[in-house]
Formats: sequence, structure tokens, C-alpha cells
Amino acid sequence: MDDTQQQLLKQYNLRVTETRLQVLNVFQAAGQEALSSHAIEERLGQIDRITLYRTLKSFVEVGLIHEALDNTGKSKYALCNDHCAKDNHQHEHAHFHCTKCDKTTCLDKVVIPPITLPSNYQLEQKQLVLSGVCAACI
Amino acid sequence: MDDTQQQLLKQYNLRVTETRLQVLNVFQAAGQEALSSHAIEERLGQIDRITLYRTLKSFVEVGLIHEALDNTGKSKYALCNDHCAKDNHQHEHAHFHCTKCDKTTCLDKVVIPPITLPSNYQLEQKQLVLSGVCAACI
DNA sequence: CTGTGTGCAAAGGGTTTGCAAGTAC
DNA sequence: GTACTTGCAAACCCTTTGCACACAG
Repeated sequence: MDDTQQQLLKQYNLRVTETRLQVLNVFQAAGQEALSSHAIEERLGQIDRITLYRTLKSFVEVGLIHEALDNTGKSKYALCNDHCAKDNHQHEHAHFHCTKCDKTTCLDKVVIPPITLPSNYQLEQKQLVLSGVCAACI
Repeated sequence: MDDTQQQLLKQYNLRVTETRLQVLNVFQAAGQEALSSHAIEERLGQIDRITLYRTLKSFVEVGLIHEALDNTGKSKYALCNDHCAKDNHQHEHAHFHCTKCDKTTCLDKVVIPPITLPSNYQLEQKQLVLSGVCAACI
């Protein structure tokens, strides 16, 4: 429903614009797959690249999407499941990058185990990047 | 000893050149710190940037250094401790990125716990990226 | 109406490629 | 001598910034 998406944007204090609705739509359709700006562009076709970058930045800032680290060097993004706040992204799950199809997937069920750091290290964020071959490519 | 470094390069089937010796030297001096190409350039001063990129690529290919993932988007590299082969980099340790000084450190003692993946995922590599404030910056 | 978002052009940063000259072995 | 390495220029890709116009609230 278009209406739920509008609500979602408002909920995050974002103005409702055509571009944002479209981008949000792409993310919702992508499910657990993390998308590069290139992939989003492909799916939308006519979007302005710069506007897209700014849209993604806004979405990350408010906590609607999160950046998924993979070892490709390029940024990929996926929807946040839980309620993430501005400065409190909660993403204690792993991201899996398939070396065959290049897809990056959020593995919500894979919880990052507690890590024991050397003393005097203040841990703020931990990200687990797994790579190999995904279910679809084996 | 310059001689040990030459031996090391030969051991990895790399031709001994001035550039490679210099870069190797920088890595050995850096210890557990992972270096960006920019950082290496700074420490060497007069090196050609393109040659440096190619040197790094060669070093990674033969397994002399490994790429350390941090969430800055830029590539950083550090010496491999164990004997890594061409297609068999063994880096089951974590990398810590300090958000204050921007240093990335290999935490050899932090072993990545075994991960249980959903069935039909073939795991080949796991990387743990920790970030926060390092001992020196607290 | 006011502040925010958009679109274009231009610039920026990191990295790669092509090619000729130089060098390790 | 031959294959590999270097150095320069140019190109590439992804991303950011500046500015005028358009639009949401």
C-alpha cells in the first residue's frame, strides 16, 4: 500500500516525495537483499543518481536503512528491521556476500557472538562479513 | 636486515625491486596496524602512486599481505602472519577500526567464533570488523 | 511562505588500464 | 634476452558539493 509507505516516511520525519516512495518501494521489494545504488538505479530506471545518493543518505541518517558491509568496497543498503534511531543503529546480524552472484544478504538469524577485546578498547559496533556461495548459486 | 626482506620476496616468487623492498619495510615497521595506500605513500614520500597500487596488488595475490576490512570504504593492508598461499588466505582474526585516530589494527588474538549459517550457504571467508575507540585514544 | 528536496554540472577521491622505457634474473 | 616492473597520462567508477529551481507541509 502506498499509504503505509507514506506513513513510514512521516514516522521518520521525512517529507513524502515521489523519489523517496520509489526508493522505499525498491527496498521493501528487495527483502533481505542489500542493494547498491547501482542496483536501485537499475530497478527504477529514470532516477537521478545524485538525488538517489542523497535519498540513501537521508534514509541512513534517520535509521530507515543501514549500510551493509561487504568486501566489494561499494556501499550497499538494506532496510532496518527493528526500530533504529538516529544514532542507535542496531544491526547485530551478519551480512553474507556471494562471490558468484555478487548479492549481499542480511542474515538476521546469525547473531554475532560476544567478542572479548583486549583491555582498553572501547567497542561501539561490530560487523560480521561472511562470504562464499549463496544458496541460489550452489 | 635487508637480506631477510629479499629472501621473503623471493620466497613468494616476487622479483626483488627497490619499490617492493621499501613497501615491505613499511609494513614490517607498522606491525599490527593496517595501512592505506595513502599512509604508505606518506611514509615513503617519493613513491609513484600507480606502482604502489600494483605492488599492493602483487603482495595480496601471493599472500604476503591481506586486505583489512574497516568501515571507511578505503582499502587497508597488513602483513600476513602465517603462511598464506595464493588462494588460501587465513585471517580468522578481527580488525579494529578506531573512529578517533582512524587507525585499523589487526587483533590477532581475537578469534572469530564459529558461525552457524543457514543451510545451503557455502562459507569461504569470515571477517569481523570492530569499531570504537582504541587503547591509545581513550 | 519557508524550509527541504530535486536536478544538473562540475569536482573530488581512490583505483585501474595502456603503453613505452627500464630492470631483474 | 626475456619476462616482469616501473612511470606517466589518461580513463574509470563511485560519491560529494554548489547552485538555481521546484515542491511538501
